[in-house]
Amino acid sequence: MVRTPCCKEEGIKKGAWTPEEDQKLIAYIQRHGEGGWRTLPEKAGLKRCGKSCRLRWANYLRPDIKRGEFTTEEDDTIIKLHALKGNKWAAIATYLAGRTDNEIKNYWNTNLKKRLKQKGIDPTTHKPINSTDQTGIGPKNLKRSSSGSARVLNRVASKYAVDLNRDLVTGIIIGNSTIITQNSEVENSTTILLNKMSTSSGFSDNCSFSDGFPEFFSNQEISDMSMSDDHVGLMEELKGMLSYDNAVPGEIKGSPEANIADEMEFLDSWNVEDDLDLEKFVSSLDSSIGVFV
DNA sequence: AAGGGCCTCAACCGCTATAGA
DNA sequence: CTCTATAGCGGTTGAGGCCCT
Repeated sequence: MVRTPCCKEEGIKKGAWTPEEDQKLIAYIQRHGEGGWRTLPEKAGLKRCGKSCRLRWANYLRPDIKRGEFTTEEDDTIIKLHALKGNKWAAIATYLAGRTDNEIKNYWNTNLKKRLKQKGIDPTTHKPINSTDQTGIGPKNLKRSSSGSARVLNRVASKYAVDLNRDLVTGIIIGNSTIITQNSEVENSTTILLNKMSTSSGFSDNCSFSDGFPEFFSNQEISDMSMSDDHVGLMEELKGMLSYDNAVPGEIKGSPEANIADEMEFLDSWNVEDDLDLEKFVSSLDSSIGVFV
């Protein structure tokens, strides 16, 4: 099957845009808004194909585009998100206000990839290049065999947030508070629980679960988290981000079996000063709230 | 100064997803 | 359900600038 080219017309200009063409495009979009890219060039007096106009606008002319150097925070965010999402540039771009997928992709390919390689980390797998470990768990000498906090997050996500937006948990992991805010509808009970948990420093890296609960994050992703994040740091991040005092009880969306009153009662009865035995903690969750996966 | 190699990044290409007729 | 148009995505290309010899 022969595909019709997007810009088959004769006389369609290609290559770098001139300032005059930019002005025409900006003026047209300011008057008529975005969209209708197929017919836009003719209406705006441009000898370009619609696709080229859309890209020029989306990647360069949009007023909310942030220009200039990437900050170290942005670098960290991109690296962490890449470990979680892979080459999903558009998805990654949604976490970096003002940055386009194209810009992030170029920055990754020209800077971050090299930087990771220099540190001895495979930019594709985010694992040490010399590692012979194929199990998805990092080498023992990194002291990060399997992050207890990542497992706990998984547990929480799978049990308490049936309708939890995956991006919310990703946001918690990468420390992006805007994502938390954007998901305020589903954050409350999960936030409270995570916050309560984050105030304890007793999570063990040796914890293990054997009851086969559905995992919100895959083993691979948990492994990636444990490779790229110090779980103690993650808990500190949670502590800083989530305020128990400000959290408001809410209903767990899409989970009719969940009883927020029971959950709150359990949380209130749980003393943060208690020594935390993770297995006991999880089984107490089961008995207090019931398994509703 | 010249020119060759390398790097960056805007732009393009090919493809898939989605909406609407 | 099928077809078509459009939007959006990710990989790739190539022009232009920079650096090194």
